Amino acid sequence: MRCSKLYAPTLREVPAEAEVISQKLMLRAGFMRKSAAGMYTYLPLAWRVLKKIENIVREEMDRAGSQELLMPIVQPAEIWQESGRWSVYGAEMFRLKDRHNREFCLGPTHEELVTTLIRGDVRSYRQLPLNVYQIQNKYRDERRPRFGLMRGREFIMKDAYSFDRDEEGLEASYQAMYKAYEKIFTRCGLSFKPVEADSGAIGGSGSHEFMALAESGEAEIASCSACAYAADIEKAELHPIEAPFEEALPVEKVLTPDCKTIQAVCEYLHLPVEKSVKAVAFKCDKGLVLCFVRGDHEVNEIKICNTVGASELEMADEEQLLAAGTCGGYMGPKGLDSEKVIVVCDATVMKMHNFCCGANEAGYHFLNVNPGRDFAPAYVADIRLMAAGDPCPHCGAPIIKARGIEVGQVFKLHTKYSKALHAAYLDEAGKEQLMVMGCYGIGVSRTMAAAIEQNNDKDGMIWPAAIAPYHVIVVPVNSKDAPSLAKAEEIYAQLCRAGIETVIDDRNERPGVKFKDADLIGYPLRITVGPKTLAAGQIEVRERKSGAVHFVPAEEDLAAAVKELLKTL
RNA sequence: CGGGGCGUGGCUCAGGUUGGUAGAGCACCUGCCUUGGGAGCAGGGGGUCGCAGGUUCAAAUCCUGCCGCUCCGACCA
Repeated sequence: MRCSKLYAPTLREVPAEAEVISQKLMLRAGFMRKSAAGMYTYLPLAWRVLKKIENIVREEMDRAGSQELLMPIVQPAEIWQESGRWSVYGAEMFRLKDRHNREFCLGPTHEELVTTLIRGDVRSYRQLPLNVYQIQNKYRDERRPRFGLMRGREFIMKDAYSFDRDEEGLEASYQAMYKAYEKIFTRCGLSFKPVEADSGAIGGSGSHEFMALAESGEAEIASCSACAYAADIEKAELHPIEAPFEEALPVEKVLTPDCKTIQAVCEYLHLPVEKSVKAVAFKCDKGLVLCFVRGDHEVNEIKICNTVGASELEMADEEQLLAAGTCGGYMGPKGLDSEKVIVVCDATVMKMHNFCCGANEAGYHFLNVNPGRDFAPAYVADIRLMAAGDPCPHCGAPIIKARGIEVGQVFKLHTKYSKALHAAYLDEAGKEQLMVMGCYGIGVSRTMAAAIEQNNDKDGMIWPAAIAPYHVIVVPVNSKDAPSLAKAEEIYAQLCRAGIETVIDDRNERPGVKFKDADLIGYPLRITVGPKTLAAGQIEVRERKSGAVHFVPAEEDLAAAVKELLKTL
């Protein structure tokens, strides 16, 4: 490819909207352009990268026994109604109607479609296990699209679905996918970590996320400083903390004017914050939920959803709190009407003695409240968010927090969808059994963004050779120097013949411009051809990542030398 | 969804309070010059100032509504 013809308009200035480095660089380097919030056109360079990632994904998926197919993006409402997710999925689903006023959606995921597909074609245990995948655009009308490709409303996803006879089969399918994912992200040159995850809206139980480690990541990872434990912070389990035994004292109601935060209350009453219990109120489809955790702890909304069986939580407003017999700033578990409010206590709260909490009356708190004696919550569960330094649930060593970009997730769905959509087969005994399912996603476009987040410097992108848009750029330094130009053309032709993906910067630009663009786009190798090195009978090969410069004698096989170098990148 | 900000040539942004013929830098085109890290000079093309109303002799500027983009928040009890 000739740079004079390449559709990759580079920008000197960063568009004002760009937030994270991958987004800035992709816009500046002419990789993509935005068409609407969270929707982008992939220009030729980006598309080459995406196809390379896709091909790595294909190779490893095929190798793991999955078969590629392609389902429609537009899906009929009926199958979503059948699974019950038409109403559950909410505003995140792009919905549309056809000319007959029939309802459809743009696929945010494909469990319904694939399950109805398979239930129509698979009848016998002999046809199982079966594993299929596709790579296509997915649509999610995100509450807040941001960070370029990291959270778009349209994105490229590889989604795979496994169908097994039983749990044992699912386990094997799951492990095969897990291993394939490790290979895929390793080959893409990512620094990543598989972590235990919550299975969220997709449903089922048993899940891992593959996190590309990056400070710009939206996900928080809890990993153990001693053992191999690692989990998404939303999933990280916590054991209740034992408090030293105290004799229960009589409850005291105290005046605490203008103490609407737990810090203010504890300062006012001269109490350590560990002797207090704070509340967070949510509304959801199950009703008003009041959650109580120790004053210095934070609540984990995902765990609360799972505990009460809610699909989504929203902060409750003051009006609802008043209607439930309490008020903002002064909520406490004692004296609440279980008819009006669902009380959820963190397990640690149940171990506390003589604690302080709101009295459900403006301006008052209780002292010496004790679980059991003074209140009985509807649910007791681990609902707190793990913090750095908390004990590892496996070995007790302190937890370390890090950030990551979720580039892949594997789920055990069990029979969630096969049950809802009646996907069954006949076993050897002729008895009907539900298929046991798994699903496995990779954010292909997000993987590209993650690769950039992990591989860049002040000058631009630095592509790992495996997913680089091109491997080599040949730069004639002086466009007016005929011998340099001729030599550059010769090298370009030679490398192309050898099957090395090469571009030549044949633009009549000054060297600085060419070097800046080459660095920005991040070709792993740059071959600079100028009068100086030419006179010395040498070819200059520069590594983008390290800046290391190699001089290859002109008489040597340059293509072979380049191939050797690429293996190391 | 709630709150803030922004919308002026392809990009980054001035101008707006104080209404009076549309600006700069970059990019682009032509020519000269230059060629080992985003040069210089000269000339040139390109904008219904997001859309729709309103006020006014006159609106990019003031008012109303809408649309779009963007940031923050949704862990406050």
